[in-house]
Amino acid sequence: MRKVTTAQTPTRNRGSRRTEILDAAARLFAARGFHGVSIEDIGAAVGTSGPALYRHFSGKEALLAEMLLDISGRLHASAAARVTAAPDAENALDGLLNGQIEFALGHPALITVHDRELGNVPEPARRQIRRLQRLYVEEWVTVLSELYPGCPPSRLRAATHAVFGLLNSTPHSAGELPPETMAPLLRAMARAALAQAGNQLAQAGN
Amino acid sequence: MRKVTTAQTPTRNRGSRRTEILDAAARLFAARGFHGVSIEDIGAAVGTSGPALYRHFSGKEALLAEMLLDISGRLHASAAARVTAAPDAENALDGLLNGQIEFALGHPALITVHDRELGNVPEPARRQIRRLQRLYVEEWVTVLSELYPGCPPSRLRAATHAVFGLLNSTPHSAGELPPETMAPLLRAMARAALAQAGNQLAQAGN
DNA sequence: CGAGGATGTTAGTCATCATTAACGTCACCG
DNA sequence: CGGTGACGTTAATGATGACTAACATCCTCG
Repeated sequence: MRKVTTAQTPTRNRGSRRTEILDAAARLFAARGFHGVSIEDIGAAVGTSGPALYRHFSGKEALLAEMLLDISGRLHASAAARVTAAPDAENALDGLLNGQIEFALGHPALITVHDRELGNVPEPARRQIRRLQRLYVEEWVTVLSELYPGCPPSRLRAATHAVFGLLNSTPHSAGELPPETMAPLLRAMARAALAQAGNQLAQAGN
Repeated sequence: MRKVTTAQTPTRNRGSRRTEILDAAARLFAARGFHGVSIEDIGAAVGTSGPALYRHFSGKEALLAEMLLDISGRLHASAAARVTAAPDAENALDGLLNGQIEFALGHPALITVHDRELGNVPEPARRQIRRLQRLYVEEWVTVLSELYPGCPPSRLRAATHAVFGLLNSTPHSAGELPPETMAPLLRAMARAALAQAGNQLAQAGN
């Protein structure tokens, strides 16, 4: 059947095939979970069949590992860059929020896979991913600590995780609102939630 | 080996075994995903081995279906009860928040499974679960509409999903803070986020 | 006591799946 | 041309896993 493989994509060289596979796999993993997707499925999604993937990845787990490593790496790098570029903590937080929101709205499948499939990554890589995730969280906690001194870091860490949950909810509420509307809404909600968490004043009953 | 099966739990009758199995399965599904858990695994978790489960459930998918149906049913029922019992919208929202927070903190595994595994439920049951989920969301939207008239329902729906994400983040930030501290924090953050979403005043740039 | 029902157990059976083997094709480089 | 490397293909192979069968226990009720 199809033998125009190269004709369709002239000079499709470079790891373009790799990333194409990673993209397709991310969508499938997000939809059906790591164990719910077969190598055949992934192959089919990129037009080849099954074992062809072993030309690009050493195995299914390795593929997942590379995917998660890439995601957590990008998140952390972007965060670090935005924070150091910001003139003050206030702007740094804006940068962090914008970065996470762009990512969540732009790559819902990656976000989904990122916080569901860590458990399926084999040990060597898993540690590294965890490290990047931790660094990413600490980026937030540092900025928030500056913004809300007097608030214990453990509380800020919990608040950060909660805000991630809020921002990453996008994949679930798919299509409820157009992205141009969703982004500002999420930003406003996250800011309000963080401010509330940071100012533990008047933490009365109820 | 073990033959004291009944001696250990005298009159353990009634569906106690069923729920015991459902609990164990929920924990496993939450940790490794539906396809990452075998019938053998579930059996082992309740002290029996493998095929014994077919005495209680017609199959793996049926087990999942019953689990999700139970969860969404409980969430919706609790919400409906709290809302009709509340004297006004303000208190109704409190009830909804408390209900969701109690559930999220008390049954993290159930929450996790609930918003990950719907895709693995076979069709007859899936529709019903969706219906309950929709009703649950509408319970929130109705209350919020009363609290923030003038705010379009689609926006409130999106905000509701976002708040679910925030509240359900608990399983991820496991152990960061003790539940007695976490609950008020989540409540405060959710309230602030919702208020911000409801009052679309001053929705300036950035 | 004896039938019935509830609940388990251990050996299949049959699919599905990850991974490997063995074997093209084709572009490019010498 | 000849060969090398990138990429694919179609058959194994070997596990694992859901589900079924055939066969106990043992409690309970008559």
